[in-house]
Formats: sequence, structure tokens, C-alpha cells
Amino acid sequence: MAIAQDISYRLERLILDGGLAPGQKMPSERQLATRLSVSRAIIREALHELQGRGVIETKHGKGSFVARIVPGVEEDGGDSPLLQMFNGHPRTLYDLLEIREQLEGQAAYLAAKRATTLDLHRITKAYAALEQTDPLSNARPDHNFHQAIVEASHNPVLVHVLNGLKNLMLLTVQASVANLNPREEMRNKIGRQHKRIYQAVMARKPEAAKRIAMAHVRFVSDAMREIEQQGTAIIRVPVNASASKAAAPQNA
Amino acid sequence: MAIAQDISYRLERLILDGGLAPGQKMPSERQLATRLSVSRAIIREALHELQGRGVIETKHGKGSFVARIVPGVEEDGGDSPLLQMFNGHPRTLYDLLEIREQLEGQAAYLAAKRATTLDLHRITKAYAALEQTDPLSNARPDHNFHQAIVEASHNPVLVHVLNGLKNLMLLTVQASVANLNPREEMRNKIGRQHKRIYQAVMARKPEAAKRIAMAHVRFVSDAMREIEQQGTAIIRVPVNASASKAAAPQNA
DNA sequence: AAAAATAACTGGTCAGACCAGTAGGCAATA
DNA sequence: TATTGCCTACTGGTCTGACCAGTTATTTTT
Repeated sequence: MAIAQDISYRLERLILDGGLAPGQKMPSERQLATRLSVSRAIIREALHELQGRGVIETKHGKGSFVARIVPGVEEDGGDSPLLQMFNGHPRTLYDLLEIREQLEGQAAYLAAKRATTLDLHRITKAYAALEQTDPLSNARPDHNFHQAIVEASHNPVLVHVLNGLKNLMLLTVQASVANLNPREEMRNKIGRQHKRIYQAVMARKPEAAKRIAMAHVRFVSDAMREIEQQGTAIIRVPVNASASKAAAPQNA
Repeated sequence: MAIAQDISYRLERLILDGGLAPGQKMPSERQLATRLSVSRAIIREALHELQGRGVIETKHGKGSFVARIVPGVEEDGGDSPLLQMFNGHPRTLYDLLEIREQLEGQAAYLAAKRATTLDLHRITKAYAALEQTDPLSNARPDHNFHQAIVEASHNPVLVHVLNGLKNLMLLTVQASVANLNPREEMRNKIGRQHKRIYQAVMARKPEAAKRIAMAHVRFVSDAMREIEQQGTAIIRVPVNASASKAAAPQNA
């Protein structure tokens, strides 16, 4: 693989894995070049790639910043091309969940219908990891479980679309985990829902899987809406997820 | 604006405006640099940006090529690995329709629920244009009608996702128009479906709108599948859609 | 203290060089 | 003749080092 590509992936992973939070400034190009032992030209090409993907935005004389997906009370009108759309819309979270409901439902349906034994194995593995993980730690196992199901759908377009929403997804999952999991009843309900999704897919019951998966997302959405109205939310909008994440030292 | 950005936009416009068709080879980097009077580094940065958006894919020693099927993605994704997935997979068309069924259904649902009077006006206008257009001419009015409904959903994420699939969409719509509309019964059925969708949205009947919209996409999908099995398809896979497009001079 | 010049960052662009795949031509060989 | 194989002229991939252009904090002036 071309180095520039490789670098762009490494940087993206660095960002997603919590090394850098949305809005945060990335190291300077010269620093990155030195750090990663490549020329600055390569760094610039990699950064442009991330820019094209909407992962970062760059400001002349200031630096490159991890794209802020969502609103926030933040500073200037710094808009990223794609993500600009979301600015100032606190509804975004629910908009996303609205779409997730559809797509995850379809994914579960197709997964139950088309999953190969290898797929089932992967899903099982992801589910096991999800069960064993401390629900309070982080959102990744949750996301992985859903992801495994999506991939088992064998619909590249679906995979592509959900992959494109990955960043947003992570934030919502994160938000839901942070807000919902601390409440025991919630945690249990969600756990049961995951289990039922898992079972439906394994049992190859498409309709059931779809129904349950949709209900799951709907439940999360409704629960968060309720919490938000009570004013007891830990995270109101995904932006702050990074902050609470930084406060939680148990990240991988 | 930074030159690299500007260049990337100019190149993208060049591609989308029909100067370059999917799969087609772009001029070499050195050529572009000379032609556009910028350094090769700038060209490379611009190309990486397009790469990140999934507009092009680049092959060492061969050149850069307009990505078959997609622009962006967004991302997400974006990038050649995703696009590669689509190449040569005739199933892609149906994969896309599978997703469209969900998203268009949801869009219609939300549109019926949330559309403002302005939205309704726009939809009416698009529908009128669709009715008055010669069905054989091109797919744009069809796409515009669906688009108007999507925008009326007032879900930026949904708009974003479907926008990212725009080119794919155009191809499938185009394919369906090319294959289905020449057959009178099909044309009539589809016309009736559009009408029912339109009426359901205008009458603010979310459930009905969703059901009809989903059935519509499903119908198109099934019909095309059937045609393809009969071997009477004009366009089998989206890839060739561009070719037929070039052959049809009546494009806007 | 306020204003202006400065210095030390940051990204943006350029030029030219060289490495590394690819493809076509053309000669030497079997 | 047909095949092999090299050579060459493409293509993108990377590096270097320079200079331009915004941003910001510091330091000098006033």
C-alpha cells in the first residue's frame, strides 16, 4: 500500500481510538513528518485524504483539527464541508438514530438471512466480548457487535453507508453508553436486547431480527430523549463525549 | 481558498459535468500540473482529496481513474477498497435498491409527517415536472421528485446519506428508467406509484407514504430482476449506464 | 500602557530529483 | 514462426529544501 494511504489510516485510527478528540488540534505537519519518518509532502497528501473524508479540517496558519461533528457552543464558524450540515442541530443525535433504526434493522434482517458460518462465528465472538466487557468502560465492543452484524448482511452498499456514518455512530453509541449504562435497569434492558438480536440472527430469523434490532435502536433513542428532558443526561450532545472520555482513564 | 482545494473541486466538476465518465482514465499528474499551471504536488494533494471522497481511484504506474459508481463517501469510508467492492458486482444494483427501499420509505414517512408548506410546494413542483416529462428522455425528473421528498424529511443525516449515494442513485434510476419505462405497463404502474406516494405525502399520511414508497422501490427492484433474468435488459449493471448516457444526446 | 515591529510558529506552494510499477516495442532466441 | 525477454517511455510514489503566507505571542518602540 502507498505510504500516504497508510499514513492516513494510521492518523484516522489515532483519532478514532481516542488519541484525539473532535475539535482537538493535530500535531503540525512538520512534527508528524518527523514523528512518522516520512516527508512532509506525504503527510500533506494523507491529510488531504482525511480532509476529503471529512475527518479533519485545516486552517492556514493555525493547524489541522479533528472535525467536530456536532454543534457545541464552540468558537468561530469553523465548518467542515460535510459536517457543516450538522452544526447547531442538537437534533442530529436523534436524526442519526432515526436512520440507524432503519439500517440496523435491515442489517439484522439480512444478516439472519445471509450470514455464513464464518459470519456467525464473528458475531458470536463480538457478542461474547460485549458481554464480558465492563459496560461502563467504552462503547467499542457495542459498536463492534453491531458492525459484525452489518458485515454479515453481505450488502456492500449497506456496509459502505454505515461505515460512512461510523464517526457519528461512535459518538451516539458512546453517548448512549455513557447515559444509559450507568442506570442498571437500562443496562439490563439493553443487554437483553442485544441478546435477543444475537439469538435471532443465529437462529436465522430475519423478520424477528429486524423487529428486535429496530426496537433496540428505538428504545435507545426514546430512553435518551427521556433522560435529556429530565435534565439528567451526562452527555447531552456528542461533543462532550470526548470530554467525559478523557476523564475516564480506562480506555484501551 | 487553497489552490489544492480549488483544483479538487474543478476536477470533480469536470468529472460530474460529463467530461469524464466512470471508469475513464484521468490525465496524468504531470499533464494536469502543466495544464492547470500548478505544481505536481498540488495536483497530488487535490487527487488525494478526491480519493478521500471516493471520486477517483489511483493505480501505481497506470494512472487515476474516475471511480465507477460513487463519489463520496462520504467516505467514508470513501477510498478505493470500498469502490473495488462494487466493481463487477452486478448485485450492487440490488444491494442499493435494498437500502433505498428502507431509506426512501423512511424519507416518505418523515416527509408526510414534517413537511412544511414550502416543502409541499417543492414536491408538487417536482411531481408536476415528472408528469410532464417524456418518460424516455432521462431520469433526472424522477430523481428530483424523490430528492424533494427526502429533503422534506428534515433529517440532515438522511439527506446526507442519500446525497452521498446520489451518483449511485442516478445510475439505478437511470437503469430503471431505461429498462422499465419503455414497457408501457411498467411505465403506467410506476406512474401510479409516484402518484400515490405524492398523494400520501400531501395528505400527511406517514404510514401510507412509507408503505407505498417502499413498495415502489421494491417493485422496481423486482421488475428489474425479472427483466434481467429474461435477458431483455437494456442496462444490466450500472457501469454501462454511462455508456448509454453518452449515446443519448438529450441529456440536460 | 498602548501600539508597532518582530520572531517563531502554522499551513500553502513550488521546483527538481529519484524510486517504482506498467505497458508496448523490438530484437534475440528457441 | 512464435516466444521470450529486455529496453524504454510512460505512469504514480516519495523525498528534499526552499520560499510564500497567515497566526500568534513576544518584544520592542512610542
